[in-house]
Amino acid sequence: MSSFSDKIVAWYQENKRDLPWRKTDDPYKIWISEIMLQQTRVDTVIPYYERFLERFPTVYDLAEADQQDVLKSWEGLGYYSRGRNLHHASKTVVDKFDGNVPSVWDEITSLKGIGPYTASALLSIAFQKKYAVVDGNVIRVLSRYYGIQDDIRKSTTKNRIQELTDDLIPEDKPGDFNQAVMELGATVCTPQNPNCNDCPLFVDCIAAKRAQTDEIPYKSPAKKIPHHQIAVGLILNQKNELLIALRPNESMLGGLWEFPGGKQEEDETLQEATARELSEELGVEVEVFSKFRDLRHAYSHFKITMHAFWCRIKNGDPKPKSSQKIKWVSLDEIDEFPFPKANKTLIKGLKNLDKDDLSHYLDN
DNA sequence: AAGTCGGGGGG
DNA sequence: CCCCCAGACTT
Repeated sequence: MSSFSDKIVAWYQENKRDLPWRKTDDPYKIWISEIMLQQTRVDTVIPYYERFLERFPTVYDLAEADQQDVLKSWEGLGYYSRGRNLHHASKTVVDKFDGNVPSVWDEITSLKGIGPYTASALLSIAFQKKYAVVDGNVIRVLSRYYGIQDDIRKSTTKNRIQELTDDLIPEDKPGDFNQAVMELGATVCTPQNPNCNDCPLFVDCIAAKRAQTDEIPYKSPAKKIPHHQIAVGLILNQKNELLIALRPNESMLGGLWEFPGGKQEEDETLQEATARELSEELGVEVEVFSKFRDLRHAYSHFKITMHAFWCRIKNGDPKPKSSQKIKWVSLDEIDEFPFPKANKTLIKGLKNLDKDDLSHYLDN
């Protein structure tokens, strides 16, 4: 008679990992953890979580911070709209909710960046309310347990799983139940080679019984993603400073800095693409005189090869487009600014050049 | 319902 | 190389 919920909660209380956000009752801290954990593994999040809370210990500290400081703390974690939205939502909490994370559905889901998953997680874990979460772990555990072979890429399948967990979640300790299902999915009911021998649900699991854990959950094949060639310009001034540009907030990687450049179009060389992009973005005519480095990078929905060229301004004074900002920075101060990964890789390479190398390019 | 939005770790 | 990850938002 022992239910799904009794078994998995008992298992959780014996086997749960010792994670930083499990040491606190502060809704603000739990909130930070849930935003960081979106599409991101626990081990990746932990150091970011610790540093973020050291820098922004309360919602007031976050609300008063500059966006650049928030994004610098988010640098490398990815999905930067999470950081921008979190910062925005912290101001809403201070201005509209007197500094308290709201504890009712309509209010908490009105905050930027809090969707159905995060709302359920916060309401159950921080406020002991009965809202069942559905994330990738829950979908995997329940689809295997019930032998559901529907395509988990479809929203109807997620809705079906939501109805099932809505039905399973107990009145008592709903937060532990939610964390238990996710913990099982993360540590036992893993995507590949699940450890069914250690699973408290083994005897009732349909996928395990039928040896179908390789087929369930089923996910339809992913589409091919494009591969773009990106040309960027490295421009030095007389003071050995590099020109960097701020990406607009609404764009991909918004609020982060980059070396100016863009996508290579058909029927143009990479050098031509570099000159065209710098002309369009900065209004300058440049000479593209040597390649610094190529690097490959994968984003969520496309891949790039980034080609970085040393450039020299032949004509004009760099001026950003209206929505943008530019800045000249030395390699010593460049780390004060948030950059996406591909640019960080370039910066690391530039720092490995000694000053003679750098001035060689300057004098050229 | 489909597309956009990062980066890292593991097989 | 591929896949997946404590998803949200826009259209």
